[in-house]
Parts: sequence; structure tokens; C-alpha cells
Amino acid sequence: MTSTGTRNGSPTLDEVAQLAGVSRATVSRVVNDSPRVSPEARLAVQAAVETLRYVPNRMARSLVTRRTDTIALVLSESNTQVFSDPFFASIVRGLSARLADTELNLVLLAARGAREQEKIGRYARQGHVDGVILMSLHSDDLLPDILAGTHLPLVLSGRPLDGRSIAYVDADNTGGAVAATELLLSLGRRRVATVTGPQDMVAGLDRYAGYRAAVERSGGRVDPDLIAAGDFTEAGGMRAMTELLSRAPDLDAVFVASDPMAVGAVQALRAAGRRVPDDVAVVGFDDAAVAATSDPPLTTVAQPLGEMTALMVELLLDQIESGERSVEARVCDTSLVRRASA
Amino acid sequence: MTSTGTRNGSPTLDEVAQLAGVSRATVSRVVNDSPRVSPEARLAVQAAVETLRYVPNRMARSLVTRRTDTIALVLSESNTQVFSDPFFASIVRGLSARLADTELNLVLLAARGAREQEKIGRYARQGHVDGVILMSLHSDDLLPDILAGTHLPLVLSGRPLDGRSIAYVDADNTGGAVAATELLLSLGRRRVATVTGPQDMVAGLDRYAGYRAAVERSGGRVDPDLIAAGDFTEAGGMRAMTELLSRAPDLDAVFVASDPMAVGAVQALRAAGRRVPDDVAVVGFDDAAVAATSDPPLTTVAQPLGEMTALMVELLLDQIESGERSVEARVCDTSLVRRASA
DNA sequence: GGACGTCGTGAGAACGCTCTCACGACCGGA
DNA sequence: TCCGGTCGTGAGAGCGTTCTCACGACGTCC
Repeated sequence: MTSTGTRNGSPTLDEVAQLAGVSRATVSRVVNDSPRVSPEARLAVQAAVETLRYVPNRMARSLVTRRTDTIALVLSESNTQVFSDPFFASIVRGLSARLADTELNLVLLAARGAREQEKIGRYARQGHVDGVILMSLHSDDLLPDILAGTHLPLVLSGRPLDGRSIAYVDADNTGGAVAATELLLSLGRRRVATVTGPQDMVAGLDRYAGYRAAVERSGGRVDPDLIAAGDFTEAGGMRAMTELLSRAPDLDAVFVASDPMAVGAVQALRAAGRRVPDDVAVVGFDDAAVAATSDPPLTTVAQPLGEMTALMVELLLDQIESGERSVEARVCDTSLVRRASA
Repeated sequence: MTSTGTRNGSPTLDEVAQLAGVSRATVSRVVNDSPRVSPEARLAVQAAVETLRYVPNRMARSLVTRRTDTIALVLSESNTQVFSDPFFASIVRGLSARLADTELNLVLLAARGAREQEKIGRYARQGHVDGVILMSLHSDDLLPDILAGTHLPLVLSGRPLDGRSIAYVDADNTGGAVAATELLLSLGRRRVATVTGPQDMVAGLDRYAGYRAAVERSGGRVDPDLIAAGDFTEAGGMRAMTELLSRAPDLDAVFVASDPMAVGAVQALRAAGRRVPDDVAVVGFDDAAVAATSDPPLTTVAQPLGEMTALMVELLLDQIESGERSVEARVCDTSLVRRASA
């Protein structure tokens, strides 16, 4: 056979050009819709593209343009529980909505353990993506280190734990926690406990710091018996609440550092015969969907997720556009959402 | 400046070759560890790679090898609830564990709506991935269609809804549902209800079919009042159970088509003052982590997830290896896990 | 009617890699 | 001594794009 059109692989630019009776360059122009093409040529090419079912080869294109038009959202999480966190789902939804009418593709990469994190680091460095958004960081994560060593545009979801200079977008976790705790205090509650998030994550740390600050500012003292650690899961919240109840049966309010944990806490409270909010007032964090539908509906701290995802994309796109790493930080205000639990 | 080593971008093979004093071909051989390299050359190259921090450009490599060494797991789901489904998390965990010690990378793609599905289809067709695993399919999904039109290796998680010939791996959903329902019947329960999954998903359909089959086989009749539709979420399970209770207050058992829904159902039951399993026996499906920890621990149907993910990878890899689409189907046996809820 | 833009087009050189092929160097067997 | 084989190596041709240039064919303006 001579060089027929029907080869094993997909059709190439050359084949389209041949069929359309123009040069490779013209086909390329049509495909990337450059204005400098005559209507006739354009039509001919479009027809050829159609009949050959031509799809440009991205590898070849990326090789010369040095762009892949895809960005990665990497979840640097050792266990798969992130997936069950509604916060994460919201971020993914927000990101892909934001990217929907751009040329950009979004890929999710999940990393558990050092080995996989290195694999992901390699993946990113090899030029598969134009930039990465890193979320759900723990203090022992390697990825910020690995990626900081490259020129890859990078944005963190959440303030970097070690003070490293990397662009990031975060909610004012501390401020939100202060507001939540102060609400509880202003309600006349005297024994305000807290279920914290993981203390190796910035959201866990900051929300705990906010709680402490509010308690101290009110003239109270921070009682260790009123503090229990959770892990942002419902089951963890239930466990922590049970523990709290046994250590401080007289508590009359609790600030829970995430809504899924708050749901678990309410269950534990109920199991112990306490009424919410009559006996114990509860405030959560995140304003997840579950907060509105749980029983009772949860008073919680809302983060402007839409704004945050939009900012992340903006920061990343700026870096990609300019070719320069930025270290811009954006912290978004939170707001208290009053419902029935406090 | 002449062609110095320090350019703006990353170092290339040529630069490494120059530094090591060998040819490009030799460097390539070392990088892909071909045996035909003398120890001295190998050492020199490795040193050069080290000092230049050389990372091969995947685009260039893929362009010639026609492989990307990455496979995609695509979630063709219109709402982001998949993420909260523990089944999904298990699949992701299983897949990446299975791929951990291979060269293969795993990327997750999430598609909501026709527009994004087309975008993902394009992404896949453009040569970003060597193969795709499709999960969580609904009947109106475009992706099987879009991808079936390509030569891309493809494996479905779950039997294709429209009988199309595509390789797939599935659990014996029908068999599992039959076993669950028969257990309930064998316990002497006379009014066995069901909370189904979405009826546009094969797991929802098959588990419902299994329930019907078991009821009919036992000589009973399928009572519409005993059937309510859920959506595989906890909230949906709660809603459906509440509905069931109002339509058929005399029910004494319920087969719930997923564990998260079963957890919701138990809550609804409890809210209505029914004891589990004394008043109403409950069987779930999936053997999710939550099944063991919920109160009471759930009797449920376990799927061999590890086996299933291994099979998906195997089927996909076979296709990639051979360059041929296969239509092989593998259905894995389920097993009943007896706990306290039935 | 000649000089000068603009406009559509094609030739051809990249991009960074892999892979075939040829070529010397070396070895063992006749 | 010569021949055939292996072994390490390098030259060079691709892979399918984009993009810079150069080049004719037009106007348009003096």
C-alpha cells in the first residue's frame, strides 16, 4: 500500500491537508482558528477534518507550545477520607465549573504516602500539567517541597504550614472560629468545649487557635478537659464528643471544627441524653450541605467556597500566563450562619 | 551567548549528553535502562543527570512511543456525590495501590453534564491517556458512546446499561441482593421492603432485580408499597425509609441497596421508634467501613473490591499491551456479612 | 504605472525524544 | 591469519505539531 489515508493510528495534520488540498500550515491555522485563512480554505479544511475525524495530537502540540492546557488538583492525603469530606467535593465542583468554559482540563491526583507523592511530583515535573493546586496538606507532606523545587505554577488551598512562601488561598479559619466561640459565649454558655480538627493540618490548627483566642479574650481560661481532637470525619466527631462528655459532663456548648464532625457530635450528645441546643449548644464549621439538613439544622461558619475556588484558579492562571511563580496570598472572610443548633 | 547549559527551560537529553561526553542515544539508553551500555558511560550519564536535575520530557517521549503511561479513572457523574460514596473511595484506593509499583500514573477525571463529558472525551482522544476506566455510569451518559468510537482501551466498572459490548468488571449485584433478601425471608420476616438505588444505574437496577427475584421465588408477591427509591446517599436512605414507614407501617425487614443508605434508614427507623433488628431487620450492600462501625453494626453484602480493581487494571493493561479492544466481562461473587442488624 | 502594504499561503525548521542502522573494536574458532 | 559474532556507540531519521519566513497576488496611493 502506498501512503493511504487509512492507517492504523489517528489521522494527522498532513493527511487532512492532503484531502483538503492545502498545506499543513493552513490546516493548523484553521484548527487553531487563526483569522488569516480564506473562507474557501477554511471550509475545505473543516470538511476534511470532519470526514477524517481528525483530532490534534496533544503530545506533538505540547512539545512545541510547551503548554498542556491541563491543571492538576492534587490531594495530598494519606487516607482516602478526603473524598468523603464535603469540603473537598465543593472545591472540585467549584474548580471544574470555573474551568468549564475555558480550554483547560482538570485532573485529580491522589497521593497516599511518600512513594506516591514522589510519583505525582514526577508526573507534574515531566510536563503533564501547566500548574497545580495542592489541597488538604498535612505537615509531613513532601509535595510542597518537591514542587517548590520546580518552576511549575503552584497554588495551595490553605496557608502553608511551615511558613514557606507559596501562593495560597485560604479562609479566615481563625476568625471564623473566634466568631463561633464568641457566639456560644454570648449565649451565656459557661463551659464551651471544642472538637478540633487534625493538628497537623492548617485548618485544624487555626480553628483551634481561634477557639482559644476567643475563650481567653472573654476572660475565661482554656480548660484541657474541654478539648478533644477529631479528624474531620463524622465518626471522629462522635468519638471526640463522647470523650468530652466523660471528661467534662458539665459542658454546655461545643465548637466543632467541621460539619461532618458536628453531625457526629450531635449524635453522641443525643446518645448521652443531652438536648441540642437546650442542654448543649453546637456550632460547626464549613456550612456543608449536611449542616442545613441535619437535625437540628446546624449553626455553622460558612466559607465563601465559590470565591475561594475562583481565586485559586485566578492565581494559578496568572502564574501560567506570566511564567512566573507568585507568592500572593488571599484570605477570605467567613460568616456565621445561624440555624437551630446554637 | 552560545548554546550554554543554563537555558530558561529544563535541560534536554542533548545537554546531558554533552556534559557526560556521550551521544544523545547513549543517554536515552541509560535513562530507559537498556542493558547495552558500558558501566563507565552509565556512570557518567547518571552523574550528568544528577547535576542537571534532568527530567525527561514526557511529551517528546510520548510523541514517539505513542504511550503516555497514564490511565484515567473517569467518574461520569452529574453531581459530586460520588465522592462521598465510600465505594468510590475504595476503588480509587484499590487502583492506585495496584498501580503503585508500576510505571503507570492514575488521573481522576470528573464529569458533570454533557459539556464536561465531551471535554473529557476530547481529553482522552487527544492522547493524554493510554486507557480509561469508566465508573458510576448512568443511563444517559455520553462517555461510553464517545469513547467507544475511539480505539482507546476501555474498561467499565459495572455492566454497561445498554448491552453494548465493552469490557467490564462487576460484582454479582443481583446475586448479592437475592442472598440478602433471602436471609431476611429466612429469618421469618413476612413484610420485606427495599430501598433501591437510582434506577438509571446498573447497581441500582440489579440490586432491585435481585430483591424482586428473591421475593417472587419465595412465593410472595412484590408489593409496590414496600419499595422506595434512594440515591445511594445517607440522606436519601433516610428519606426513602421514612416514606416506606408511612406507606407500610407493618414492614418488618428492609433490604437497602447501599450501606450509606442503610445508615440513613436505621436513623429513620429509630426516629420512628422501631428497634433494629428486633422490629425491623436491615441488610445493606457494599460492606463499606461504616457498616462495621454503625450502631447496630450492619449486616451487608460484601463485594471483593480488591479483586475487582485488580481485574479492571488487568483487563485494561491487556488491551493496552495488545493494542486491541477486548469485550471481556468479569463478574465477581459477593458474600453476605452477618452482623447485628439482621 | 510604479512603489508599497496587506493578505493568504506554503516550505521548512524547530520541539525533545526514541530507535534503527551502521560502524569500529574486540573476541573466539578455524 | 582470517572470518564471523557480539558489544558499545553515534549518526540520523522520524514522531505530529507550531511558527517564522518568504513569496506571489492583490489592492491603494501618489
